[in-house]
Amino acid sequence: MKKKQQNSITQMQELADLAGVSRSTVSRALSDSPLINKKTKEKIRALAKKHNYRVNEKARNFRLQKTNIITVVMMLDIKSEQHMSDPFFLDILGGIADTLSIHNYDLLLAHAPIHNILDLPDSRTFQQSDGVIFVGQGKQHENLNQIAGLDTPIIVWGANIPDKEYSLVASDNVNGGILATNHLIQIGRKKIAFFGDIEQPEIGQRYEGYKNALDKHGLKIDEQLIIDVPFEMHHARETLTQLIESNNKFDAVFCCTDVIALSAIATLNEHGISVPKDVSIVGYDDISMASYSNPPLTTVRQNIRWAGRVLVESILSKINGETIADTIIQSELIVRKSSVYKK
Amino acid sequence: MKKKQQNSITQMQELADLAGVSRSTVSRALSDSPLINKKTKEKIRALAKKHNYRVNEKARNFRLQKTNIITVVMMLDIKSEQHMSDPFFLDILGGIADTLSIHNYDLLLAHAPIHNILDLPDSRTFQQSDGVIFVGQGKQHENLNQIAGLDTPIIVWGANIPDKEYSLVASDNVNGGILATNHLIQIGRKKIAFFGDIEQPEIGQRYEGYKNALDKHGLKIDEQLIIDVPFEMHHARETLTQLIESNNKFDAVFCCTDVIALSAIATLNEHGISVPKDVSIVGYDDISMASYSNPPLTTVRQNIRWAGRVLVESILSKINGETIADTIIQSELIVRKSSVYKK
DNA sequence: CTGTATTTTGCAATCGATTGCAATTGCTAT
DNA sequence: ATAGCAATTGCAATCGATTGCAAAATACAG
Repeated sequence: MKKKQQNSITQMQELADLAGVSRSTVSRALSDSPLINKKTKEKIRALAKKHNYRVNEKARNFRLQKTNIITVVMMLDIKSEQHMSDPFFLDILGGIADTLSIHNYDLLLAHAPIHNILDLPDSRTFQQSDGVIFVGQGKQHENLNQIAGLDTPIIVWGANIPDKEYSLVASDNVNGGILATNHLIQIGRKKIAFFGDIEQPEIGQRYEGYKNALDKHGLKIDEQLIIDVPFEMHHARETLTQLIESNNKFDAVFCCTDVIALSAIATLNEHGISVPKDVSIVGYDDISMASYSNPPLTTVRQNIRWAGRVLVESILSKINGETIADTIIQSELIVRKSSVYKK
Repeated sequence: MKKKQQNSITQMQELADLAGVSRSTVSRALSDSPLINKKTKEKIRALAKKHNYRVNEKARNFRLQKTNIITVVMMLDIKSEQHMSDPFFLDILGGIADTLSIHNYDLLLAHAPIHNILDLPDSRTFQQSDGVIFVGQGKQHENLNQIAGLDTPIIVWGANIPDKEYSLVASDNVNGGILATNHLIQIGRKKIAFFGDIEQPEIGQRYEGYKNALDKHGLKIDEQLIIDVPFEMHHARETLTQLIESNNKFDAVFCCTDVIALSAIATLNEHGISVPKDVSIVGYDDISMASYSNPPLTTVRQNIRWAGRVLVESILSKINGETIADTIIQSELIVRKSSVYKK
């Protein structure tokens, strides 16, 4: 059934024989070693192409003890068994993938034991890759500290936690929280709710920013308006519905992700509450959907492409034995006006 | 700087020496071979754990010529240099990842040369994995046919194209198109536009369904309303704006993805055109955002989790040398009513 | 206790490349 | 022609596991 490939050579030795040189020479020629004479190199290259020879990557990986694979572990532990369905994940993944491919690395998407990442070092996933990028810390800061001591280099995208022992590319979540909250205060809001799971370090820091901003403007924090919302739309809907029905007054919500914010807008609309007339919403992430909601979403944007680049370049440096410094990625507020109805 | 791991053993031989057995026995014990006595096995296992020994996966992969990695290539070639930012990708990726992890496989996310997948066989990406899942065919049906002849097994999620030589898990896109279009006709729409790049086989088949449905109801196709829209929100906005300004009348749009549909809804709203009063919209994919738009989006849902499962199980069968049949995944129409404004 | 069958274990070849070092070839200058 | 040096190429060890087959250990029957 399967067409057999013509003319295919599988062993470097065969190619060496054909070229009338040794295996070493072939190996060097194909890896473009400066030791090999240009003509020899070309001859070997041509022959390789002609006979459809490709080095066996598994042998190569074994010999070099290196795979050119970086594992990306998505850590935001979603409470339900649902998936990482937040488009923000794709954005950051894309940023990482881009830079990886420039450096000729592949991206292994880890999935399995995020409940306890201490299992990771035992997994094939971990062993097969030259380094691991953790996206978010979830609630496993301590475990990350442990893993940081092992042989496989890691780097983490997340919040800056005091006694961390791993390298970090951090978003300035506190500042992001301040930006978002200040905006709401500036447009005259007083009773600003916070939606998000503050146990997640990143979200916790956005919450810090929120508190700072309220403080500075002499607004006090209403515990009733600090609401734990998992990263999923239907949770946001349910939570918000409860809030509305509870009769706790609020005139704005700072949502820790755009997905939650979009869900909030829809839910408010369903309840006949006008956004932004009655309630203002600010999100976080600036996913591409954000500008298409009704009204378009004001949000905090992290420079995710740059983050991806820094994450990759940092982990590669680590792999090369260099010591690296933490990086902080700036955030900015993206203000969107409600769309103008021409009707 | 880096903490050295205590008690760590790196070679199987060392562990064998400690256990007073041979390398073979250790190897067999760790891979749970029935040849090894239970007590011996336990002793070796305990020792391995105690000394923190893990088999070197690179050596293992080399020896077995197998990596337990499946590559997933996202094919919908987006015209801009933007990313796969459609949440639908994440959904299908999630489905695939789930099933892979059950079977103890890892997922390599391919990225690089989707412009011409004929380069893939030369890439590390291809070599490092035991099989490849292509998500969508893009416009590379012929190239897929070629690659199907090579040693690395592949499977494709996409449209059923007559002379294909690769294994396929197909969504019944034609039927999906019919479902969507019938719905619009049934609610009284006559001038139904189609948004999507019909050169993409999957989209082309949805378009077939659209034409069939119109035909059957005696509606004729208006070429002016068949509009090529790339998979990105801002393209959809621009395209739709042009359509509106062109004064071509239409009272419904069948959008080939939800992302386009959501963008369409927003754009229509901006122009003071009421959805669904003036124009009805139907999308495709049922991304989680779909039920949160205003109004909530009626759409066609493909059973993506099942698709992921079938894709994985098929490729694994192929890897094991079994011959496999194509599978068709059913679609269903999800009708959502506009939300009721209580105001 | 011996012979045979059955479990367990070990020997040694093998997977396919890379690379330090030694050997060879090719040049240049004397 | 030859020493001296640089540019090329080849030899052979090595990376760390798996596995077919043979050998040893154990169990069992007579």
